[in-house]
Amino acid sequence: MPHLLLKDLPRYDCLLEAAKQFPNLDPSACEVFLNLLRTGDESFRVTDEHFQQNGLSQGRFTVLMLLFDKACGQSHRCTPAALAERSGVTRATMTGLIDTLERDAMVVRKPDPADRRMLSVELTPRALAFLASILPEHFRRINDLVSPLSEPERRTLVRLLGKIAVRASEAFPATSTSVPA
Amino acid sequence: MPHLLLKDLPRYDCLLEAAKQFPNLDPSACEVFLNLLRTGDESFRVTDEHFQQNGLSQGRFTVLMLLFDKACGQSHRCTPAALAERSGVTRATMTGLIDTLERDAMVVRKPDPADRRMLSVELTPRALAFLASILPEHFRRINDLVSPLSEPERRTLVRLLGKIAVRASEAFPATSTSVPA
DNA sequence: ATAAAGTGATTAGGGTGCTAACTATAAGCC
DNA sequence: GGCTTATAGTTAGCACCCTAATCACTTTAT
Repeated sequence: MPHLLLKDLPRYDCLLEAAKQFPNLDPSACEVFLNLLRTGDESFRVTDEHFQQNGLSQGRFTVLMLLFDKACGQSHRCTPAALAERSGVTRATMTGLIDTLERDAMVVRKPDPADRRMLSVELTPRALAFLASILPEHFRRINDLVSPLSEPERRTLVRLLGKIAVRASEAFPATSTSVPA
Repeated sequence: MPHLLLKDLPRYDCLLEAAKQFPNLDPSACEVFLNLLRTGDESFRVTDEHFQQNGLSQGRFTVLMLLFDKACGQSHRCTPAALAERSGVTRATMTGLIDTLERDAMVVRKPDPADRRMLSVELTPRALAFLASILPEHFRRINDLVSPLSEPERRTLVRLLGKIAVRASEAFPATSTSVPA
């Protein structure tokens, strides 16, 4: 996420004013865009702050949750490449995340007996206990954050966000590492 | 912004499943939260990609826009500290942003005659021409991103996002640099 | 069998943001 | 005046994530 935004968003009448200079500027679209980035960033901060208090980052938390999900029944092979793919980071970044998690005794790397290029990554008991200790507060924060919205409002919000997310991935596909020659 | 999220969000039935283990987990709240972070991140990517193509970052763009706004009539004193405050970054970070913008001949630092601790930062003509060249495409991308939403839907989305943003800043106030004790 | 191409993981180096410590200047108080 | 405190800007060092290049191993083709 941006980590840098306008702290106080431009008011709508300022956008109307600015639109006079730029024929392309659609005030309502800009308003949506700026509110989306700001609220996304604020929401991110709410949980990230909690992570930092516990020596975690968003990236390491995501990895732990993916492994935890697997530990709870699913039997994905948890290789660094698969974790990177599912987290949306590069394999190089995943190496670094696993490095620090392993240093903190949260995960272990195990060689694959069949293919010696591959590793599998597994949670330690310490990680399970750690997750059990922080998840209640994590969920409490999320509930608190979303609490002003009724159930119908939540459904509406998810639907509208979904429309934008679909548009983003269709009109502006992520430049993935799979390059065309 | 996070820059790292679940690429494919957990489906709702998975959240229902997980809720059995964690009494604190509210599936609809989590769904809102995850969609908000993902859509915020995707939206950020849409414009950031364009910035990168033009050698810009979100941070430097924000600074340019704040100075541009000032150049267009408002007469804020544009000191580094004021820019940092309005952008939501630290003064140290602002020093770095202004460094690179000055290196690229986009801004100049001018000493304040009255108080020799202070500087004021001003756009160069080059920056004005540069902004005029990239802003049309910037606004076009925003319009395209938000295009799936009707005007009433946009108002609804802004209203719902606002509720969450208000809650975030009230229940989880940003730990600013102004420390107690 | 061996060379070539493909795949998994890592390392090297860069950009951006942060906190904490530092320098220089200004303002308040004895 | 001279000492303390506050403020503006910078510097130093860290964490995170990225791209590009590298190493190790497997698979495919000759």
